[in-house]
Amino acid sequence: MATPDLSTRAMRAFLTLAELRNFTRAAQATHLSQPAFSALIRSLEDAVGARLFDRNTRNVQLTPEGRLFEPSARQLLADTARALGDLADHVERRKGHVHVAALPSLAAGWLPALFADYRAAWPGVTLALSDLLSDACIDLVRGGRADFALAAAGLRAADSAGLHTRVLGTDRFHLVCRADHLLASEARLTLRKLAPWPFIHMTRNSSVRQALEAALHPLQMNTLLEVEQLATVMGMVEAGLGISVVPTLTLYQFRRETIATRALPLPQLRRRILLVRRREGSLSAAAQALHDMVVQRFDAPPQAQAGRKRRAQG
Amino acid sequence: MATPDLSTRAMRAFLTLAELRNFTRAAQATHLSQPAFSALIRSLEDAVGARLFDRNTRNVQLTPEGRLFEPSARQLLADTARALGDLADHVERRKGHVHVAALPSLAAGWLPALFADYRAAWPGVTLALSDLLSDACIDLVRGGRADFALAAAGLRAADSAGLHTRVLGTDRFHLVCRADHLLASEARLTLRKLAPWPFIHMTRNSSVRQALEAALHPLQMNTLLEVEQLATVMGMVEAGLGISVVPTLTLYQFRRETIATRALPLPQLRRRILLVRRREGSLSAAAQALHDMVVQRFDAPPQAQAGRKRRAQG
DNA sequence: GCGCTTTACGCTGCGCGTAAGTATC
DNA sequence: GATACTTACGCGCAGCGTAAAGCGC
Repeated sequence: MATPDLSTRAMRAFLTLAELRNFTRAAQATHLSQPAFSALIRSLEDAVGARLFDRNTRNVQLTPEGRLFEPSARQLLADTARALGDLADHVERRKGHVHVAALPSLAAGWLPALFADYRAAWPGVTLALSDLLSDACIDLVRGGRADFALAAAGLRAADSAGLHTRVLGTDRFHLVCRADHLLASEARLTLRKLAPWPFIHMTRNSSVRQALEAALHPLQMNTLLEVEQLATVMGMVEAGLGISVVPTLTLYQFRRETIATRALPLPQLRRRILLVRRREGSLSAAAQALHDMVVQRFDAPPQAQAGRKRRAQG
Repeated sequence: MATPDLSTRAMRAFLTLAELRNFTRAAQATHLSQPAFSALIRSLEDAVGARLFDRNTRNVQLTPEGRLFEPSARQLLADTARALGDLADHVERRKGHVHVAALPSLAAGWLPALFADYRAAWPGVTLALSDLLSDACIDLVRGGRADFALAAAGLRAADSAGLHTRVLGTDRFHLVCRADHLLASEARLTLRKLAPWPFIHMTRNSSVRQALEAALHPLQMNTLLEVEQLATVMGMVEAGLGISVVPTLTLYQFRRETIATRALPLPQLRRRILLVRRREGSLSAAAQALHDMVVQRFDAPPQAQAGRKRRAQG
């Protein structure tokens, strides 16, 4: 036959006998009766097509062919053990790699604590984070280059074919302006009241902007600037150039004496935080663990969000 | 468990399914019923401790752990096939190595044709030949550095502990002298008639000398020289310095117009050609084949010996 | 005769195939 | 409802252990 079956069991028996040179003791070491062990060796010899041991009642030793096979068997067993050990390391999350794609707002504000906890739990797992806009995040997942994504969608469900989308939660929006701005002490905030003021927008393809546009329509803001980064928004607002509206999860960037943040009690103004992964194909053990931590932390005490909200309102 | 059992069969099944991504077709390719194949995959998954395939009725694909295991499995199977193929090559004598130790007389005269035939039959097997005196040959065998030896012993059996000795045949002796020597035409040759003539001896530790001394005792030859090599004996004899007595198997060195060789019809003057190998431990397939050729050729038509005898007597 | 391997021989259970079940599209 | 994997189930045989037999020292 071209490729006979070979089991690690048989090779272990072979090596044991090669070492002990005694069927009885090798059988004991293998937890087999001596005849059973003998049969196992014979079946191996049949499989490989060569007598591997010279044996008479007084002496057992390798044949030249056996000596030839011994290092191969040793190597094969070592390689097998290495492969299985490596697999076990991944299953047990002692090794592994997780690639998350996430909106910049989540990547900078919400994820770091999660990553820190995950890292503490599974220090052997390497982490990668692509902090990109929603579409790019989802493309990474679709292409299999990220395990899952934390993205956003205004009100429309963004599940494309082959992707599985789960709503993690809803992010509300806050006004951000200078602390000495009139709006900082306005009694009841409405979008209409914001409209006249110079407004710092995020770029059109950002999830923040998309959600905002959807809620405003057809109302238009008094656009002063369009910028790419929330940090830039913060700088502009602090300098008194204008006001802006940002999601709750990004407020950590605006927590300064000079800036006021106020919740906008507008049900239609919100963005959904989505957890996106491929529909088919399970996550690796390491990715699944991080995935589960994400879900759990969004459901369970969202003390970070609550804390920030409370402080922003105070 | 530390080291679960793993069979090449299971890994082949794994790779087949990884490629075909379809249980039914993979089962066919493996010559198994689909449920049996399914069970085989499951048992592999249990053994390695990880789910290797994501499967639903519409789609089968590797899990991340399966993708991790795939190259390992491929490598393990390739290594196994290589090891088994190498072993088969040795068993079938497509590869191998044989180390023979042989007396110089045999190494130069009798073995070359045998080696040529062996080489033609098994061109992949490398040959080594140690052309040494009897004791050194036997030491090589005892030390496991030669597979077997073609040695000699006068009349005493030279089987040491752990060695197996077999008499291949008996080598008779011939007088060698110049063609114009008186002895070349002497009617009936006896040792006593040789004694007066200047005699070229081999060294004392040579088998030729040992056999000769044993047969002569207590008669002494008129020693002119002691030399190491038969070729030197030939030169001395041809130059007319003296006569000598050499085994039949070495006569090929003396086949010249200027030299006469005459069989000595003395039953007590002979040397036994021994085939020596270790008592325990079989020979490699390649060595066994050469061993068998040696035995067969010594038993079967010894046309070389006969031819030389006849010519020497003519 | 002793020690060790092989042979003999029931027996258990693994692993096979057939057939029914179930889930997914 | 068609397709493809899983479960159910009976069965044969590989492989086990016990016991007896060979065999080399």
